[in-house]
Amino acid sequence: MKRTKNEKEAEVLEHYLTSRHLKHSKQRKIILRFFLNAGKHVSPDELYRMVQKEYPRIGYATIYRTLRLLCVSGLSRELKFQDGVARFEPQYGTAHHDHLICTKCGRLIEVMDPEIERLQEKLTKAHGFYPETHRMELYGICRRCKK
Amino acid sequence: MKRTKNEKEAEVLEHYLTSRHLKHSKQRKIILRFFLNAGKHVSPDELYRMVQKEYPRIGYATIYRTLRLLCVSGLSRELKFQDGVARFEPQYGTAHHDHLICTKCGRLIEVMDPEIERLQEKLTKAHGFYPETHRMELYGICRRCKK
DNA sequence: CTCTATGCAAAACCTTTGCATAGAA
DNA sequence: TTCTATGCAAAGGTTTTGCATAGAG
Repeated sequence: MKRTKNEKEAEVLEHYLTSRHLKHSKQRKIILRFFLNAGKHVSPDELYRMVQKEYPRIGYATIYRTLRLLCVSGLSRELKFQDGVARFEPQYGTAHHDHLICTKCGRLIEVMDPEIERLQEKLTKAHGFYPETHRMELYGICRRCKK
Repeated sequence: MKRTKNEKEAEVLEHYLTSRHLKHSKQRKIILRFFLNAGKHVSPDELYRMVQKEYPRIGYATIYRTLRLLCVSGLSRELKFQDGVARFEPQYGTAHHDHLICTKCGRLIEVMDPEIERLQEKLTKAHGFYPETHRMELYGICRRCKK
């Protein structure tokens, strides 16, 4: 259930703030809510516009600062695709995945292949690295655009 | 042999310029030379500084314009890692590869795993996409930094 | 009360663009 | 000559920062 899920994320944020003696401001709760309801991978600017409509007093700086906060508290991760624009997506309770992107229409599909994951780890270790994360983007033309 | 290799790339550029009725300027040759000798993945700024030392009259704009030219003529490809800085690497005569990056020291290793490549293509097709390119970055801690 | 967070505007980046002039073709 | 390329500076777009004030603890 959606509501419950967002509450869980609100809790994570609360806990993070409390543990660091940071403040539970209204803005942070508002921005978290918009961020979670925005769906996938918003840019700071997109998020700013959405929030603006209801809360015109909230500025860019707070959006940026809060997105960073969400990243360090584990609720968001930052993506950078080839267009260079920073995008953020919720990641709490979300399984790891990569992205398949249509170069014509921009359509974005989340993908995950355990076999690829396994080989990535193996390859990393083969070079003496301790694996941390990875990102993989597959670019192509989607079914609709191919026609 | 290095010299021969650079000559081959110079030829590619010449050919591209000629075919589009573009001009074979001194700056383009100079920047190509520095670009090829720079080693892997330079940022526009790094390239600018290198060129500056010998040719102080060459400006940022020309660096940027030439890097774009090198990309469209197939001599360079643009990379964007998590730090968001654009980097360019020579790609003529270079086999496709991905990157393994140390999150502590920034060390960068080129990697390629045919089995991963095969699975990436398969995964793309499984979603009805016609595969074009992909990018994969593996992040971890390298042997030296682990100690 | 104390001290962090906010809002605003300015600054800091990185990259692109307009325009007059240099220089290939 | 004709036109593209260059150099410079200004403009664009995105993200960060300084500072006075608001507001949470």
